Amino acid sequence: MHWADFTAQRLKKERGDSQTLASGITPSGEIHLGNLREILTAEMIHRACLDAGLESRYIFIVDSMDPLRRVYPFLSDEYERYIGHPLAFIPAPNPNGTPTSDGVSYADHFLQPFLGALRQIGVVPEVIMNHETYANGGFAAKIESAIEHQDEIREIIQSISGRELANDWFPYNPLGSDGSMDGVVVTGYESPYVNWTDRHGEKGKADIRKAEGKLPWRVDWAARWGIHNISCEPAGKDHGAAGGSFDTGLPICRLLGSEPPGKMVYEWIQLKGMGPMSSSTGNTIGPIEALGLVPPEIIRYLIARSKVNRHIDFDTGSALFEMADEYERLVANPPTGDDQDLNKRQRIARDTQIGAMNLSQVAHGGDPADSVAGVSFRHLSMLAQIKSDDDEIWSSLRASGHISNEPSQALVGRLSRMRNWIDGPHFPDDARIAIQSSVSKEARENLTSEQVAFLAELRSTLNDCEWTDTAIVNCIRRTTESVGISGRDSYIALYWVILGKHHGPRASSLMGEIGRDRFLDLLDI
RNA sequence: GGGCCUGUAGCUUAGUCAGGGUAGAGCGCCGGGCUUUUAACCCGGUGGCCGGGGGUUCGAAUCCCUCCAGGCCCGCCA
Repeated sequence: MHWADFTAQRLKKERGDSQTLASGITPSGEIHLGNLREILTAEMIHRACLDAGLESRYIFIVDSMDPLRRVYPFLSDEYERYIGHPLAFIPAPNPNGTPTSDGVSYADHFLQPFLGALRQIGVVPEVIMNHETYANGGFAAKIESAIEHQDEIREIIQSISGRELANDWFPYNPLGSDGSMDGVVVTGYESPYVNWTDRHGEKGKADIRKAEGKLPWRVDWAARWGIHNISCEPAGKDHGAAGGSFDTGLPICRLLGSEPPGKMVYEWIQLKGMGPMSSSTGNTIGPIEALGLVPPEIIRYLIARSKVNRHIDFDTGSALFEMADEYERLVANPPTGDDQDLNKRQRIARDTQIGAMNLSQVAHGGDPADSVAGVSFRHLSMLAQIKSDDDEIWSSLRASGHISNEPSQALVGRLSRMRNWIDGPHFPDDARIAIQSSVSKEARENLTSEQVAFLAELRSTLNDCEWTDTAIVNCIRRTTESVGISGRDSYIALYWVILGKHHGPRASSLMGEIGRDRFLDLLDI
């Protein structure tokens, strides 16, 4: 059984027929692919719940009330004055890092493109801006309760996380006169107002029914579980560590009168060989960038095929090819078999693979067959590199029997992304077709005297050859026969000269793209 | 120091929670086929003391103990 279905069953036992799946994000900078794991994990469980006949909603909570922590590398110094201000209330940065003045908030600036990418991936959540929940009083009861139980909460956090809280710690951080939470000291509580003094010496009061302050993270998280009646919210392994926010969240949530979700911890996505993604080190790839390379169902498949507690190495190189082609094969030839013919392992494998395949569809319940292009990524990458004209690629695919008529929508999209991939920095070197500029030493050493003779002969016959695919093929054949070597050997010689390898894609197509003059220069050995 | 996760063929892994059929698969590799090599396509083959060691059991990749190795998390940063 697929993990999403397994979790759905568990939730049904624990929570009954009505489920709320949630994931969250802090829009403090560019949102990267790692964040997608949380989202897709939750969304796939949501789909599995629906498939199991449960009522289910999927909400996406944006931590728009969270303060700007520091001036990130992509921000100008002007953001110094916004530190401590909620992300929903400060201006978005321009490309050069300076604040804009067109009214778009910092939170929206980073959120909107991400939501666009999510739509492409087929994720359409109920978006909840946390600052709005504060603004419309959604948090008020929990805030009041947290303030009443502040001693217990302090005790929970200190004992479970092992952290010492400051003497003036208070389970609510009001905004000061300048709009920042930093340096604001709570001086008292008269429901529904929290009195404060800020770092400028100004005094004021914050209405807990409005967005005039927020709960600290560990309390905020626990409170929202109850507010939205969340039954499952996958948490990154950072939250899952002993004494982490999940552990403190459980008792705090109960203290505030609600039943917390069960613990579910997911591992992180890493860029192959480069450790965890992090925007501060620049070690990151965004979902939008990833969608420029491979279609959305492949991104979904990346998550769907991996167990939640295993880390994923996202490799934009050859491993991505393999995964994409694995998806193609899976859809083209899904596992079958009746229960009585299979042993337990085989049944589980079958159900897991089918589950992963179905969950990879952009549309819930979509037919996997609609997403296949019928051509492997590797093959397409080769064609895209040796043929600049799309129509020639379709002809080639018809000739090779990959397609019968016009290319499908999926295939057209596949090719356009493939060209994008090839032109970008993520395309794997071992898949790149590199035409030699001169015959390498290695190539020379690998050629027999017969092959050299063949190449010399070919050089003169090609002079008069019409420069089309068929003519080139015929010319190669005639020369092969006249020199008297095997066809195999003649082609191997050609590949050594053209690519510096002993094999390669259809030689005549390569030669056609290279052009006569350049090719003849190459043969000048 | 505290804790989490992982270790199965050259690589990626399924199976571990619910112990039982010679440990499945894909990639790679090797060989063959396609009246000449498309990195295509088709067929076949190679390959694993399931990290090591103990234990429980009629039976262990699976449960328990222990050791080793790798990755990661633990600042009012989510």
